[in-house]
Amino acid sequence: MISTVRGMRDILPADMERWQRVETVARQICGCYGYRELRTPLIEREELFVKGTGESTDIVQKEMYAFADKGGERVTLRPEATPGIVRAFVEHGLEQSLSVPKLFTLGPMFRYERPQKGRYRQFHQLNIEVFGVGDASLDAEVIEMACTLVSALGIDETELVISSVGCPVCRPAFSEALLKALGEDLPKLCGDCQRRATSNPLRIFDCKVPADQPIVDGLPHSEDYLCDACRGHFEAVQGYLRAYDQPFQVSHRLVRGLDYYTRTTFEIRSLKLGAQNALLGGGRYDGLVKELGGPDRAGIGFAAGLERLVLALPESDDAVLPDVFVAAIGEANREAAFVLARALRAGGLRTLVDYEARSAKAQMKRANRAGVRHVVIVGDDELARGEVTVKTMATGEQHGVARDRVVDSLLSAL
RNA sequence: GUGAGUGUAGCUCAAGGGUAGAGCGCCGGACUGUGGCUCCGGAUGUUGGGGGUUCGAAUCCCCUCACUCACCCCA
Repeated sequence: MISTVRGMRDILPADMERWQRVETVARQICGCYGYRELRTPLIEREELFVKGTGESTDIVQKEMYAFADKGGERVTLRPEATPGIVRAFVEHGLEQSLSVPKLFTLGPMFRYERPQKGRYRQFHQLNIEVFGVGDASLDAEVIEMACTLVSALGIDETELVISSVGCPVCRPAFSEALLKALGEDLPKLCGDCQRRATSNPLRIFDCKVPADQPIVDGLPHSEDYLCDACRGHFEAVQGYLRAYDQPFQVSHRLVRGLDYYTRTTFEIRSLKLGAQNALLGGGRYDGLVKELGGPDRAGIGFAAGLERLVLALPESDDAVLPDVFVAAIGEANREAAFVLARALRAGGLRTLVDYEARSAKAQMKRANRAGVRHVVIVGDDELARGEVTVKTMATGEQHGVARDRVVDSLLSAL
């Protein structure tokens, strides 16, 4: 048997109900906040992510599905959506054509990682992005919208963590301060941290090695090294969040793995999901549009992991069941049954029929298993009277209905 | 990329060298035109794959693949 490729998975009918719930709520909320949907290709030029996501990130260094196509073009399956959306924003001059440059997209991403709970090589994200607005009120609105999405889905036991990673003006000073504070403790840290010290010192805060914690806990905090502009911005964001009565915690240890973030970053975690607990994460990326060849515009957004939202979704039993089963009694009446089924479907009823001329009993069994509310029985006796029998499964009650009245009768019964 | 655990029927799992099983589900019958409950009957497996040890391997050994969880990283 040929099976799925590693890290890929089928989303089966039994799961689709939950997926559709997530997607429907997501679209509805995006609409309320003024976002317009767009879709960008799954395949982009490799350089888009090298420049956009960042050369030093794990995503670019080891997780991209990158290859040369038959024309020799270096392309890659998108590992994240933001660079593609920025490209589309610039390429189509959306700044001019959209009254508000708020965009969202929904679709698959690809990262070559070792799969585990909540992490797959093909996974799906909801991305929202806003261009051209640098004000802290937008940061707060984006964060508040993310929280609204999560709670609208009925997901509880979550925490919102926010941070500020500063800007190109103040971040170098903070990195330097970190290394200085580390001083001779650096060799005592784990191997990963030693590497981080040279590549991206902020990442040292990501360390989970217990032995490192006393040292990491003693390091300076990013808040204390923000420039005046960044500090003011971060305080304003928090002010708005308080005005929204939106609980949050400030963490100096929240470091996002993408190079382009500036100032505000945030993450919503589920407390009951296991190791891959980030439901959604995002932040501001004020330099990215320009970096990718566009005008110098601010940017902010987040990505929500649909698999993880589905995983965190509360149980519910609102499965969509068919309405009616049309049972033909006897070979001669099958044609009449199919014709009736067409009429029921034209009336908007979810209608099942049997294709294998089974016994009445077998058809009833199927109808019961399918969960229909009513069975329409088409047999010699009722056809002779110009009727069919309608049986209500829940009560077992049944009665004759004129053939040409069945659709209306069932529509009003449901 | 690293580590650990697990692979047996559609699903959940037994059998730890001697003929591959149960429950659930599925199909049929009891009830020749009526579901659920009950009873009876039936189908289904290259025991993940390959190699080895053995008279004999689901079982022991090696390799490989997949899945799961964790590290890493992130949605």
